[in-house]
Amino acid sequence: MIQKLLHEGVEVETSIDGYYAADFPEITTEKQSHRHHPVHTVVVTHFELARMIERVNRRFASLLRTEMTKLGIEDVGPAQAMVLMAIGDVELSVGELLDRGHYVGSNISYYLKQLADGGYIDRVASQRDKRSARIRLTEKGEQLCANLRDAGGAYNRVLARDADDLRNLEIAFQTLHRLELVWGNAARYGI
Amino acid sequence: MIQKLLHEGVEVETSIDGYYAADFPEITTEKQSHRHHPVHTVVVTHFELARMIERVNRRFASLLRTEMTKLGIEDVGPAQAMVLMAIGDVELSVGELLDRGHYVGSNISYYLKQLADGGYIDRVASQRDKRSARIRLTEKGEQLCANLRDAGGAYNRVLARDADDLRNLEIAFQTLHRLELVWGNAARYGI
DNA sequence: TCATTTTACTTCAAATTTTGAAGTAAGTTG
DNA sequence: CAACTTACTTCAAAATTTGAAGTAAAATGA
Repeated sequence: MIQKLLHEGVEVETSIDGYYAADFPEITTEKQSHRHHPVHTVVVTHFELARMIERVNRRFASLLRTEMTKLGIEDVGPAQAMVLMAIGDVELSVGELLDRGHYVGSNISYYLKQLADGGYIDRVASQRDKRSARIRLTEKGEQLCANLRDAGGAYNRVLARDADDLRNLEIAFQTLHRLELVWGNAARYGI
Repeated sequence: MIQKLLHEGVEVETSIDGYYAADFPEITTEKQSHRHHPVHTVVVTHFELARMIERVNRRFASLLRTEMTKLGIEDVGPAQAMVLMAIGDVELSVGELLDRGHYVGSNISYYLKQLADGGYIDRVASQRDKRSARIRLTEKGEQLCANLRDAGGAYNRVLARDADDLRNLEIAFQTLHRLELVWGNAARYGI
């Protein structure tokens, strides 16, 4: 097992006890670092990360779904809600929205249609360039986002308990951003 | 903008220059930390993370798709390949596989059928419990995984250039695992 | 200036992925 | 051994994603 991981993975000395990337014993949410400092060799390949990301993404989607059900939202799903969150509080074009989420054009078009039908967004043709649609949340759209953010507050409090947590979240975010760039460039120009 | 982020987010002092969670200027893959040390206030909400995770997941899926196309794999898609990677080199039951990826039963059943039809896995009824299917990669399945891992080697080398990178990947991995647990428990027991 | 190309997006149909309800067969329990 | 639970499968419907083709406006260039 370790043998296999070492094949393409890279080693790092770390201070987390008994925690290997490849299998997931039931670890509690309790802090594990900064208590003992035995040094272990742990390996994270980009595939391990990709699998983790897939799992976490699935988890979040279903969480979002249940939260939306609680809110009584029936006309749009979690994917559409993510688009709303991507729009945020600014007015932007479809193209800008594509960049924000690496969506495919036809996909976003489809979602925007549903969101417009549901009254969550306004769509106006730009003055400058009439090809370009300007998108913005309606009152209803902003309300949904606000409700979801409120519901999310509890998670933020659990996930970010102290400075260490915050730093780790920050590092995770940056590292994911790097993955995004590397994988994205690779897809376009080939590694 | 910052105002909004502060709403539900939590602050942290960090040493990354000019990098805010909410918008994505074209940052290069070059290192940014450990050069200058101006202190900024950056915020990562769990929604920002969720959106990032969604984007990265999308990127990886399309990368995997192109890699599989290069390999001439036509009978299964990236989702099925992820299942293969989840199985890895051990023999396990469908239930264990569900845990590994937070899949839904009927979904995995569907994938396993395709993978079995394609000759990527073997499925044998357990001796002990004939309800339980034991799953394992075939030669062909292992070959595909090995090819994908080989193709992935280049990414590992780009992503893990030095000890700092490795540490950050490790932290990202652990942090995602924590998200997984928190979001998963919340879904089951409500925060 | 006006044909040509490019950009910005939409539409539609098909493929893929995911869900959920309903099954089946094998174990377990009272 | 009847009733229940577990471990999975099947199927149909829904949601999501892709890709090819279309439209209209803007930019380009001869």
